[in-house]
Amino acid sequence: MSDPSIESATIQDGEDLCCEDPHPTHSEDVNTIPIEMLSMEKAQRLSEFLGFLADPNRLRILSILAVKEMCVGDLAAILEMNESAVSHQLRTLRAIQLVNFRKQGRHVFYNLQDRQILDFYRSAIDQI
Amino acid sequence: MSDPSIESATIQDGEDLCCEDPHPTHSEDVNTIPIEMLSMEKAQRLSEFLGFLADPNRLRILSILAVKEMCVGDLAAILEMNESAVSHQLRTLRAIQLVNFRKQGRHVFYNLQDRQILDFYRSAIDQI
DNA sequence: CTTATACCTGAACACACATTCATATATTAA
DNA sequence: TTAATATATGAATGTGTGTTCAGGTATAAG
Repeated sequence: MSDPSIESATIQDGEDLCCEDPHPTHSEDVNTIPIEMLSMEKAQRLSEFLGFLADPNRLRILSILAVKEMCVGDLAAILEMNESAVSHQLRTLRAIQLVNFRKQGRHVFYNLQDRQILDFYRSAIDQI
Repeated sequence: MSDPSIESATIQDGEDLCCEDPHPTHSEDVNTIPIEMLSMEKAQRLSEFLGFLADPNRLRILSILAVKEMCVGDLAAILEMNESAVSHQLRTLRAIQLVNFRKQGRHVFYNLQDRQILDFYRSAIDQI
């Protein structure tokens, strides 16, 4: 009966919660929509994803690639970073499948992987 | 003429870009929508915001508060963290105005600041 | 072949950050 | 007042991460 994957926010405790339910929530509409509590595993995956995005230079790279594909050297020039730093960041973005690339001669052109990441990028922008 | 705030992705360079425009982009619809390149300042603010979210325990806290307000001790019990750690995280969430709190006796009840953060939290969830 | 260009990679360093521990503040009960 | 509970805070510690630096691979040109 001790399910380790606490998935629901209706806490199936027995835990020593001091404050069961009696508190008068000055309930905004926020409380009207039931939402699952994140399992540790999901929380970890999501935080990893957000963490990959949470870097000014990676975000600037994405903002450029959202407009057009570009090669490493040009990205470096625009961002005023050295190519090694850009390459490292692109490696990260590649690892989580946020960007694609194609080789053309000595150049490697990067572009956004898909539409979904663009949408999320936008909803993130809206937050500031 | 050397505007330091490169805000538009139509790079007004003169920079030594090797690859101006001639590259045949295997242009998906991604390229059809013009998007601004992030200024360094905006990129920093956004990455800061995302960074604050990019922690498994903070995300789990938010997922709980998305359902109902809760006091520190109960959060700690549910998350299986000590109260000090929870308090530190709540401090962070308070600092960026993601959560509100109200005091009631010895307890401090936390809740989500507003609807907007809930919406963003959801769009983040959708990414995984 | 040799040289140059474009990019990648591993190691090292510095910095940021989450947790723990000890302690402090505030509220309630006795 | 004194003791107990609930939360907050500061310092210390350990871990993760971005950048730099030095070198490595691949392609193209001479």
